[in-house]
Amino acid sequence: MKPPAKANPQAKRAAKRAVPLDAAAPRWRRRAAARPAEIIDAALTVFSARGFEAATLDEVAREAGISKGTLYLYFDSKTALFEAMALELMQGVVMHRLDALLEGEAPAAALHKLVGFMTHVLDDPRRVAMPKLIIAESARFPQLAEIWLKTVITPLRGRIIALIERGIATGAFRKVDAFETSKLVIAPLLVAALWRQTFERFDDRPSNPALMLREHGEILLRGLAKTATKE
Amino acid sequence: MKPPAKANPQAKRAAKRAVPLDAAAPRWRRRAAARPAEIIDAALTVFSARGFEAATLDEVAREAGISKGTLYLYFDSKTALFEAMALELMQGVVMHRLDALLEGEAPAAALHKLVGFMTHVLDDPRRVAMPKLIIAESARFPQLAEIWLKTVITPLRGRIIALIERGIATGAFRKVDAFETSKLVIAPLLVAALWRQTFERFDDRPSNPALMLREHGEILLRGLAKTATKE
Amino acid sequence: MKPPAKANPQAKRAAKRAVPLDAAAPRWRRRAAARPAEIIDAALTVFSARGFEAATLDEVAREAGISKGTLYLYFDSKTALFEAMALELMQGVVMHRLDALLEGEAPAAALHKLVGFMTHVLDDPRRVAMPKLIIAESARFPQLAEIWLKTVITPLRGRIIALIERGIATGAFRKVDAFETSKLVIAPLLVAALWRQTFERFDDRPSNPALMLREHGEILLRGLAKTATKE
Amino acid sequence: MKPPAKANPQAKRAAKRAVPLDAAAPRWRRRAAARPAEIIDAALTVFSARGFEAATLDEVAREAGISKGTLYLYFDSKTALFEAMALELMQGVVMHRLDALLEGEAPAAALHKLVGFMTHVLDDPRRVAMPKLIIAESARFPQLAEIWLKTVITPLRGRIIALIERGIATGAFRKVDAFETSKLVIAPLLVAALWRQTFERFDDRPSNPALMLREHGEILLRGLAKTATKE
DNA sequence: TATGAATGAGTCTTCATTCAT
DNA sequence: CATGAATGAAGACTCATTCAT
Repeated sequence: MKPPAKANPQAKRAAKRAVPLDAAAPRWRRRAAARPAEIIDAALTVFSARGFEAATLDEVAREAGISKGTLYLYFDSKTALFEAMALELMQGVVMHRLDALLEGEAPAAALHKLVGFMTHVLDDPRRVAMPKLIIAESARFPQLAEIWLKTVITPLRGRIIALIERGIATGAFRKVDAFETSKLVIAPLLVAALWRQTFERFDDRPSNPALMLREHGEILLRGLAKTATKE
Repeated sequence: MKPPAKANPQAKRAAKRAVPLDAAAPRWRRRAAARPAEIIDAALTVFSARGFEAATLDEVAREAGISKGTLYLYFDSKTALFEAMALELMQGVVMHRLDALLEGEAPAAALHKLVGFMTHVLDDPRRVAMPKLIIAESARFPQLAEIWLKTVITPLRGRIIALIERGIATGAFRKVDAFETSKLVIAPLLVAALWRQTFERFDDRPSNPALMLREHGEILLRGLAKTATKE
Repeated sequence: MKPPAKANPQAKRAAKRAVPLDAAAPRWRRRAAARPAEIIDAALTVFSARGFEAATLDEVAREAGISKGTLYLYFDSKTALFEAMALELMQGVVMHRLDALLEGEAPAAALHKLVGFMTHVLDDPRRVAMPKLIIAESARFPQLAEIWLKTVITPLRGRIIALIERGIATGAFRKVDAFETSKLVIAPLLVAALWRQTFERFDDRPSNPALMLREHGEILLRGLAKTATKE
Repeated sequence: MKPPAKANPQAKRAAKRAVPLDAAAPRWRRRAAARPAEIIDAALTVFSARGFEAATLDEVAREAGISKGTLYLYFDSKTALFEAMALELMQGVVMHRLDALLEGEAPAAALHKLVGFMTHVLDDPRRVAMPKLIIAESARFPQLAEIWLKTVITPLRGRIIALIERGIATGAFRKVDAFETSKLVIAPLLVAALWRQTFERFDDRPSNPALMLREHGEILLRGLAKTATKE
């Protein structure tokens, strides 16, 4: 995937005005200028609603409150804008907090906390939008699926696998295929995110993802528990 | 959603099966009878691979081995073709077989059989393609999501809810929210279908949906069992 | 203008069946087979209603109750059909009857009869359709305008000019430019034909072409009369 | 019929007229202000020559010296362009001048002046083009016929009817049907306009519309006069 | 002779991208 | 930096014409 293109052309300008003091300015505050972020917001809105092909840059520009030509000052092409937007969205997903959360917990308790953590994820509309976007555009942007897999799914799954294997090792969990089971842990989260974007409005009963995830945690814990081994 | 204009369905099929006596009779009249199905096959291939917008009718025609104009003899528009294709795909999903399968089974056994049934669904490439198509095109074709919900998801979910409630009533299952839990039963099936189409090829470990579903069934049964599932 | 193309392919057939007796059959009954005439009727209907470009052969075929392919058994192309139809329509316009009508009449009486004759022309829907068709398609079929001018307008105008000049010579009419005046004689007929096809339906008062032409004749006669010469 | 989307009318016109001082100022901003009018001019040329259906936007664009896409910046569709063009052409027809001309004249003199006025109309090539366009496209654009009838024909006819009735009332004219006669007054004008566009070039004698209309006026006046028009 | 399925050239229309101002 | 007019390549759709049956 190409880098976000010339996404910060204002950088040079800033440098011109910059007094030495700025040298120490926080590095992480890249693209401080509001424009690119505004455009990316608009892009998320439009691309999510229409899909990549059906979205028009006219609409993105209108949504961002700028002219179509201005888009090209910040992004090389429609494709570059989409990629920048998608990458931007994936940035936020950090494992650190999760690691801190699970640190030192017993497997069962950790699993429980993990499922609780998922509920929060569903509250962030930008993060909820990702799965649908990635799935819908996987034909044209396979890199997105790949990057998301590598940066989001695999690390998360890694933690879950480790957790399950630790549980098996400590005798808390019965013997299961940790790899496949890890996907079962995540599946309801994915489905909840997709459901909300696609089917929710047509369903006669409103869904209650928090309750669903609570049931999920409960079933998981009981389903994995060693004691339950029959036969 | 208008049905496709299937021109003279299969008027000449009989001639095709006819005994040698017919040898002197006119051979078969073009491919007219088979055409709509061939086109829908091609459409599924192309729409699945590219999405509705990015797919071109040129490509569909090439895939079907016909000219662009011929498409319009059978379908009124690109949209009509897509809809016809999607509806065609949903036709096959029948609940009868499932009902027969679950008939008279105890809740736990029925749940087990149901999960086993899911494994078969994943073997039908046309059925596997549906979720992704519906999710990807839900912005442009919300009817698809609605129809799929009403004709596939809701009936299936209904069976599961009934099954869970029966289990609770008979004391086999502990008290859970049957509605939310029913979604948990289905979630891994959906995720497996989407996974195969989107992420599978990038994953370093091949997935094993059959094994996953087996674990799913096991966890579900144990997770729902009333006591700590001893017997 | 190309000849009506192979507009009578059935002719040969007929010849085959024909007994010598037929040799004496009326010559003028060309294209006795019904098909071409039916097609031309349909063509007139559709071309008149839609114009040459907007008319589709599908519609002509449907109107004629035959298949599109059959059209090509009788006419080489859409263009050929249109031309054949237009020529066919012009055939009917014969001056003989008019000449017989005016024979031996005094100029004033002849002019009066001529205007009365125009009223009849307006009763033939096929003849009324011609001016509009010719005018509308004059860009694509300038030959039509030319042929119509030569076979219909010029002869008619010639009679009128002769009539006027005779009137002037005999002292019945005052001295006018016979050529330009001849057009004034015809103008109301043309306008009446066009009016009926184009504006009639939007007008709040129904038009009364017969009355109009009667007034026309009266004004003409009085307007041309010698006695009226003032100064 | 939506009006054309005339983009920023003539914002920069002022700059164009500016004195040399402006020489260093930005030259003029494209042709934006003039564009719609240029396009309509080109459209008139092409639509008149070919008719609506046969005209291609490629040709209109070429005629206007712009690209095909640019057309769509100013007009929503081929249809919209045609309608805008036709409406534009009808704008110019004002009755005011005619009313001023006829004001206070005796019926006979007014009629004479009116016929003289018609001669001027024939000098405006854009106005001459209208009848043919309207007649040729009346099938696809019946509104044009309706609008033309209401905004051009009916008002004009109204004046003529009033004039004739006044003449009858004052004893200058004999008793005629004013409604039908009014059409006789206009007919030669219409025919002259149509003639020039359709038949003129094939006629062996050039037509002389001015002379024709003069004869028309003379015949009309004499034909309507009460007595045998002696004075 | 008659059919109608098939074709593909031709048109309208959209929209990402460029560039003069 | 910002604009928005202009472009032209690409795609959906139509329809005259052909041809196997």
